[in-house]
Amino acid sequence: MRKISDNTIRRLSLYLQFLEQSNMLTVSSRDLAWLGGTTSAQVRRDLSAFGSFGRRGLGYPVVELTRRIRGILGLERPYRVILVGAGKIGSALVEYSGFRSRGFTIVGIYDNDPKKIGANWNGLRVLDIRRLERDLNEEPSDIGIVVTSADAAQEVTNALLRGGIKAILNFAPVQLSVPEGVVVRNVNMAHELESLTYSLANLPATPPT
Amino acid sequence: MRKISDNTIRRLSLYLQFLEQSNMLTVSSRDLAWLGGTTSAQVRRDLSAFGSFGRRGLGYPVVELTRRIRGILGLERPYRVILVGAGKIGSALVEYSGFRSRGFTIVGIYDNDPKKIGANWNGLRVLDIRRLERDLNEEPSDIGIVVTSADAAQEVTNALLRGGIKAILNFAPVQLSVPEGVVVRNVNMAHELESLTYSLANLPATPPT
DNA sequence: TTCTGTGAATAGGTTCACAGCT
DNA sequence: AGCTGTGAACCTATTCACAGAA
Repeated sequence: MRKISDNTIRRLSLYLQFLEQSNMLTVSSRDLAWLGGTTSAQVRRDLSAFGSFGRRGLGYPVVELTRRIRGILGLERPYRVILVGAGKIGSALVEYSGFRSRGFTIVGIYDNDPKKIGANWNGLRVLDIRRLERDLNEEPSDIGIVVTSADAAQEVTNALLRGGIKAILNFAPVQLSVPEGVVVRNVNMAHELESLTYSLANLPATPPT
Repeated sequence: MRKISDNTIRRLSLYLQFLEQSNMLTVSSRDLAWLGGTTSAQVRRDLSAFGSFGRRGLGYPVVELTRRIRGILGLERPYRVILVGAGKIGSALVEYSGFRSRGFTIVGIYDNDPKKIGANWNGLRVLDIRRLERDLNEEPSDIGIVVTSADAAQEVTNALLRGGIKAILNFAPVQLSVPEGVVVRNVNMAHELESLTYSLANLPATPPT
C-alpha cells in the first residue's frame, strides 16, 4: 500500500466525524469536502488511497464508508488507555464522552501525589505511579496519556515503555524520547493559541474585497 | 514576505518552547532540530523565511532568537481570551499555567446553565451566555475558546463573531462556519487518539532491525 | 446528467550541498 | 573548524480534467 500522509489520516478522522453525525444514505465527495474544509478532489484522493468505496454518479454509501474508515483508523477494536497525572486535564479526559463512544476506555489513572492517590474518579481509583509498570506487565494496555509536568514526563514515559505501551498522547511541554516503533502525539494548547495569534498578527492583510 | 506554511508556524512554537527552557547563550540549528524532531536544514529554512537571525560559525543567540520568534508569532502583546462553556475542559484551561506565561488572559467565562452561572472560577465569575455579545461590544477581546456541545457551538460562535472576535479555538466536534478573515483552530482529542490507533494498526510493519 | 477514480500537471515543502562569515 | 543562509534538486501533496460507471 502507498505511504499515507499524516494529513490524510487527520482528514479521515474528520470525515468520520461527519459521517457519524449524518443521517443520509449516501454522501458525495463534495459534501465531505464542505465539512472537512477541503476540495472534493482531495476527498476522493484520500479515500482512493485505500480502495474504491464509492459509486460513480451516486457518491459514497454512508454506512459502508463509515465502516471502512473505522477499519482504516483501526477503530474496529476497543483500546485500553492509561492516564498518568491526576490533574485538571486528566479529570476532563476521564469524563470526556468522545472517548468511550469511539472505543477508548480509560482503565487506569496514576499519580505520584499522596493526596490524590486513592481518590475515586468516575468509578476509577487513582493509583500510585510506582505501581504503573507492574500493573502494565500484568495486564497490558494500548495507549498512554501523559498529563504530568514537563519535569516528570520523560520518567513516566519510560515506565509506560517498560510496560509495553506503543502509543503515547503527550500533553507535557517537552519532546519525549522514545524508541523506534513507538508513536507519540503532542498536544499543546499554547501552541494552538500561538497559531491563532500568528494569524491575528499577520493575516489581517485580507481586505474585505 | 513569502507565504508561510502552517507547519512552519507549528515548528516555530516548538522552537520557542525549547528556547524558553534553555539556559545556553546560543543554539545551533542542530540543537533546535533535535528537539523539534526535524532536521537542521528545516530549522534554518523556517527561520530564514523571516530574516537572518543567526551568525555563521556560531549559531543563534538564544535571547535574541526568542524575542524574534515571539515577535513573529505575535506574542509581544497580551491577549484577552473569552471562554464559552463552563465544563471540565473549560475548568482545566482556566487553571492552565501555560496560558498566563504566554500572555493569554482569560477575561470571561460564559455558560447557559443556571446551575453554573454565578459560580466563582479561579477568581472569575461564570456569566450568563446571553450577556456575551453585549459584554464583548463594551470591552472587546481577541480570542474565543468554544468548549460547548456540538449543538451549541455554532450559535455561540455567531455571538462571538458579532462581538468582534477574529480568532477561535474550537473544542466542539463540528466544523464552525465563519466569515473570511476569521481564523478557527480545531482541537479534538478523539482525532489525536485516532491518529495513534492508525499507527498502532499499520506501522508495526517496522521490524526490530 | 451526476459523481467517482485516477493519470497528468502543478504547486508546495523538504533536503542537499556548498559558498561565505566567524 | 563550525555553522548559517540559500539556490537547486528532490520529493510529496494538491488540483486539474476527463474517461467511465450509474
